[in-house]
Amino acid sequence: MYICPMYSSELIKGTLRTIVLNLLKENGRMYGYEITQRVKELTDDKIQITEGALYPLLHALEASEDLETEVEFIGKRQRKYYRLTKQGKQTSKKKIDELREFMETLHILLDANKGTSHGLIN
Amino acid sequence: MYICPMYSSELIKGTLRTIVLNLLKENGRMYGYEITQRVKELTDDKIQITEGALYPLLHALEASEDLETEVEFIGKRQRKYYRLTKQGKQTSKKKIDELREFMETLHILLDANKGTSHGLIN
DNA sequence: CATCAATACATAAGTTTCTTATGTATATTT
DNA sequence: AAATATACATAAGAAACTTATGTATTGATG
Repeated sequence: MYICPMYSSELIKGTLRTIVLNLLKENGRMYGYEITQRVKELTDDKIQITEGALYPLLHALEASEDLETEVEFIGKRQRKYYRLTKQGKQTSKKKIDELREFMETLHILLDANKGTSHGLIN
Repeated sequence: MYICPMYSSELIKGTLRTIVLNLLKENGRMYGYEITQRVKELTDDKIQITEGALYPLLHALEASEDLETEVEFIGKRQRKYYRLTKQGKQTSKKKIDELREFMETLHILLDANKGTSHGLIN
């Protein structure tokens, strides 16, 4: 059990989109900053989404019509809420299933050749 | 249960290095083409490593001294075998642990808010 | 009350890591 | 003989991040 800060390195690549879609699926609607904080807190600081990654992604998902937005003002400060469109819900499901299956496949790969009694080499 | 060919899309990004290091850890030594075929067969064609991704990666891992090579000839055809160096074994372990932990974290994220009895929104 | 941290958005340049395309050559199958 | 499989390699391009930077409001703190 080591304490290291842990920046989940290059592994986020390819999974960020799915993480965001999943969060929106579970939470109905969220704004950008909220997403970064929620992920940080849910993962115990292990995954910290950078703004440079998140905002362009949200814009792209809006452009592809998977997300729709509504802007609200808290005092003078703006919040842009995102929610899944009907299409976005399908995309979300597809992406989440795909990620789950990919992780299963990875487990198969990582556990291959385990316990075949030729661990002499290591 | 759908039959689709399945190219694991952009998800491989960031995991390929770890997959290769793990295979070499389990198998002692392998050559490039063998790695592509083994992954293909272990994952039931779900992950197909492209040569354009693999060979540059192997070269990089050799340059960083995580891998060492020996060339053999089968008839006139050359095979370049790769194996983990001592350093490579450490790198391998680190990367594999990191990937396992990352996948655990992903599961936490994907399962967050499940069963909190407010699934009315979807 | 001034300053710093937190909240909230955004974009641009640069890097990493893949895909796609291409090339060379030997060996096997039809 | 031609197509497929084996076996290596590299280059151009795309995707998806990081790092850096910018603007502005709000809350906390000495």
